[in-house]
Amino acid sequence: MKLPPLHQEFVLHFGEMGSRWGINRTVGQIYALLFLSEEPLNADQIVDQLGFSRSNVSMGLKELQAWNLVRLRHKPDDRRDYFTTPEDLWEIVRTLVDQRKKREIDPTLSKLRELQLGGGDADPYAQARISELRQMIELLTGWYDDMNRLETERLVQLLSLGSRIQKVISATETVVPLGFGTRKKKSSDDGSNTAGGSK
Amino acid sequence: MKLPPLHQEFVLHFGEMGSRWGINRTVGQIYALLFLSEEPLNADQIVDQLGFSRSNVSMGLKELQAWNLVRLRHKPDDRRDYFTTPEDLWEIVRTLVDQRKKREIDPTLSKLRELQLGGGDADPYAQARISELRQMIELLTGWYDDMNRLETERLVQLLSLGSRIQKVISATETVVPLGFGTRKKKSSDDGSNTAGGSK
DNA sequence: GTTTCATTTCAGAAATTTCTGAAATCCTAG
DNA sequence: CTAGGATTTCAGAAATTTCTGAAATGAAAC
Repeated sequence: MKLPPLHQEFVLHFGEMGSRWGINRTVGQIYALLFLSEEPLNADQIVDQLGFSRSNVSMGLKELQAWNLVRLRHKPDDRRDYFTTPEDLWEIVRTLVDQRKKREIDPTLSKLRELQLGGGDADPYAQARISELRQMIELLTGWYDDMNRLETERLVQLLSLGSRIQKVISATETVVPLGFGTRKKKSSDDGSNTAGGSK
Repeated sequence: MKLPPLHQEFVLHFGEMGSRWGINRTVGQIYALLFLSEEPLNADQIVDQLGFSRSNVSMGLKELQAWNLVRLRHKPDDRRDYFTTPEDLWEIVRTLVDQRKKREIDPTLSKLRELQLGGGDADPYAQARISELRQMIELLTGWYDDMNRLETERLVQLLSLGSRIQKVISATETVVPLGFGTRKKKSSDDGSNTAGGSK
């Protein structure tokens, strides 16, 4: 691996972290390299810089495409594929979270719903526990879907506010007693066990 | 594995998902079993129900304790260790997110800061990219730390509001033109590259 | 102290995942 | 169609992770 020290450290770190992020070392390093590169890179350039086998790089790029984390580019008079990461970091983060949700959360949510439907009446405790878990995940993913629809600028605004948002809400509640802000409705649900047990 | 069908499916699912969640099958299954069990279980009971070796269960429980995901209990006249998961689901979610942040985010944030300090002046693009990434992570983790300080009830309130929070903010801004709600300050920062590029 | 259970450690076996080189496939240009 | 180059596939090798049984450690009861 022949890279400037900064790049080298960054790439190696992403390789190590890869395993914790559900991708492997190769994929992490390829992504890191692309992330730092202003110009799109082709597979052979990646091979040169990271020293993996050609086929391994090919696999890695394929996986990054499956994650939708890289963009394909082409140069005039050159039919090789060139790859980049999106310039906009928010686009990257959104993709990352979407993909992880799809892989790590959605299957479980489906399974929980399925279990609840097919469930007999045995073991009320386990059933309640599963129901509560499902409701919690629904609350969280519902909130996420909602946030995900916001424009980036609005999103940054909210994130910067942090918990100070509380003040805005309570201020609003006293000044303008609207219907939202207090825990209520959420249309219909089985209500078998409330996810928001205040403890 | 001798379990009621509901339990069995749930446990197997958590085992499969385990690998996507950065834990292994054994650990996932043990956790799932404890999650569904009203009564605390000891290691031998887990061995009986899941059919792993005694030592594997011991390792798994140790890992769950390292993640702080199980609680240790004792029964009178019985010196074996019994394990449960917290009754309060929010406590579980908070622990889970905390731990994943600690393992998956914090090391990278440290590394990015370190790279920025030690960085020479070569490759301005890569430097800017790293700085931008660091700022983005700081924004997100800062927001998270903030939210994490809220009581559960407040948290649920905010989550239920979802993006309708926008309305509250804009309403507040027009009615009571406060200082927050508009993007500003965040005390001091290097400002080398703004994380909130609107686009 | 000794006995008796419960738990942990650890080296190697088993299983899984990652990586490679060679061959196959797939363009596009001519 | 054929040639030339780029990319992908795939079977096996290499590396890593998980799992086990046996031995070691620990800790309460006597």
